[in-house]
Formats: sequence, C-alpha cells, structure tokens
Amino acid sequence: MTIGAFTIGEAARVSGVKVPTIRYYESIGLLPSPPRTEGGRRAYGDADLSRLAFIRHARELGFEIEAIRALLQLQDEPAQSCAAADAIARHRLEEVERRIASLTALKVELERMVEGCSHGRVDRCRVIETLADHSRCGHDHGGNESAVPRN
Amino acid sequence: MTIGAFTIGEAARVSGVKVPTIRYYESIGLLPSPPRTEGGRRAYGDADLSRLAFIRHARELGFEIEAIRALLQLQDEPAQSCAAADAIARHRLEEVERRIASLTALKVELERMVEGCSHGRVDRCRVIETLADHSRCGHDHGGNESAVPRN
DNA sequence: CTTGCTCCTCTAGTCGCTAGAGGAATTAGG
DNA sequence: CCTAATTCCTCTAGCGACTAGAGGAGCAAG
Repeated sequence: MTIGAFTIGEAARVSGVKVPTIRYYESIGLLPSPPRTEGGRRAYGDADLSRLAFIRHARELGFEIEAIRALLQLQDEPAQSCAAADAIARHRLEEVERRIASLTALKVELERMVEGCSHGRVDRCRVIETLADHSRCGHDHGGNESAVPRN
Repeated sequence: MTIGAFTIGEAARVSGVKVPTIRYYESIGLLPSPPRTEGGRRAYGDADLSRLAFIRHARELGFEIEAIRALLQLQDEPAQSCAAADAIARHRLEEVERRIASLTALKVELERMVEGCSHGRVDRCRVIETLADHSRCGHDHGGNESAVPRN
C-alpha cells in the first residue's frame, strides 16, 4: 500500500507541517518512525502523509496533541464506536464556545477602555485607570478561571 | 505612604494572584523586590498591592507581560501622553477581535463535524472523516497563520 | 516545646513547537 | 570527477507564563 517514498522536506511541503515539527511528532510518538534510506534519511509513504494531514487539520481545529493521539487510535480501529471521537470533538466545541464567550466579554471591556480615552495625559488616561481600579469596569471576568487559556 | 505590611500570602489572598506567581513577577522585574522582615520574609506595602491588582487585571484582559511592563512604566510617569497606553490597548483589542473571528470559524466547522456524526462505527464517522480529508470541510482556516495562538 | 502552617530558595516541568550548532549526505552544475 | 549548494541528520536550548516539588527555616498557637 505504501507506494510513494518522500523525503521529510517533501512531506513538509505536501502537508504544510514544518520539517522540525514532523520530527517532533515522531519524537513524541504521534507519527510512526518511518524506514530510513541507506544514508539514514526518513522515507515516508502515502499512509504517513495522510496521517500528517490528519494531524495538521486537527491542530488547526485546536485539538491538543493528546486528543489527536486518541483520534488517530480510533481511526486505526475502524470497528469501534464513533462515540469516543464524537465526545472528543464535542468537548473541543465546548471549549471553543467558552473561549468565544470569554473573549467577547474581554472585547467589551477593552472597547470601553479605548473609547473612553481622552488622549490627554497619562494621569487621566482611562486605560490606565481601568487597569488600576478593577471596580471601574464590568467586573465579571475576574471569576476563578485562569486568566489566559492557550487556545 | 506605605502603611500596611502584608506577607506574601496576604498579598496573594487580597490580589488573587498566587504566591509563586507573585515571586515569579518579582523575579522578572515586574514587581519591585519588597523589603524583608528580620526573618527574611517579604513585606508588601499598599503600593505593591495596587501594582499587583493592576497586573492581575491586565493579565485577565490578556495583555502580555511585556505590554504590562510598558503600561506600568506609563503609570509611573503620569505626565506622559496617553497615546502609548491607548495604542497598547487598541492592539490588544485587535488581537481579541481576530481571535474571536478565527474561533468562530472553528466553531462552525466543529459543529458541522459533530452534527454530521451518525453515532455508528468509526469507519463511517464524520468526525474522523472530516479530519482525514480536509477537502470535506469549509477549508478556509488552513491559511498561512500559525494554527493555535495562545490567547 | 512541639505541631502545623507559612515562608524561603532552587530546580525542573508544562505545551507545542522553534532556533541553532555542528556535521553528513545528496543533488546540480561545470 | 569535483565542487558547491541544498537538504538532511542529531542534539540541546529557548519561548511564555507560569506550576510543582524538594528541602529547609521561621513563626504562632496550644
């Protein structure tokens, strides 16, 4: 089934994943170690390219490496139930929704800050004032979640 | 002007910033090194607590440490123009807007994925299929930006 | 005077890469 | 056939903004 034989550079060009990132994925066991040429270079087959494309797409959608690992494992066992994959995707969707809500709240507050700026001296700057005195803003964001999630 | 004298634990409770994080802020020069008690413990004053509150609020709004450093410096020199603070805040606002747009696009695609899931076997799972075959989705997100920004 | 809490410093780990050093192999051109 | 450019190899270290844990010292209450 493995027809083509691609160098890592070709794999990078085709998949859009950078060369060091491909090696990184191999190092963490996300991508299998491909066979090597006589000179010691990685030789990828079509299946590897598909896997790389899968990974890339999943990363673009913000799935974490561990989630992608789980999804790849599900893909490798096609007789299993869809439920696990569904749950992973739903979980990611909920994260995205929460993140959008949180960022929208931030946006409102930031807009209030910059709109209120009188462009005068710093000692009357709305931006600085708002940051210094939390009570001057719609103080909902200071809940108990950590401040700045990664995605 | 420095009236109260707070331990690092009290400062953490009042500001909502964790103890190790306060020490971290000191180590990177964001928070000045406070005087110590005889026993070698940090003794914070009111000004330090205000500064911590400022930092916390700015972090909640997603400002990077370097941006906060700049904003604090502006606060310390009240005669300066407001323009710099305004620019920093506007820049952050633009980032947030871009991020919301990008996440909204992700949300649409994730919704399509989970809605199309027939809850059957993995070999007909829409989630896995979509990830494997990029052309099956509204393939706009694979532009040239890096996949998952930090905030 | 002991118990338990807070505090101290220091190092290392998190995540998902990215950058760079130093060297070997391949490919294109002369 | 030789050289130069390109690609590849491994390895270590760095990014941002913390977080976790080791190992030890101070301090307040009973």
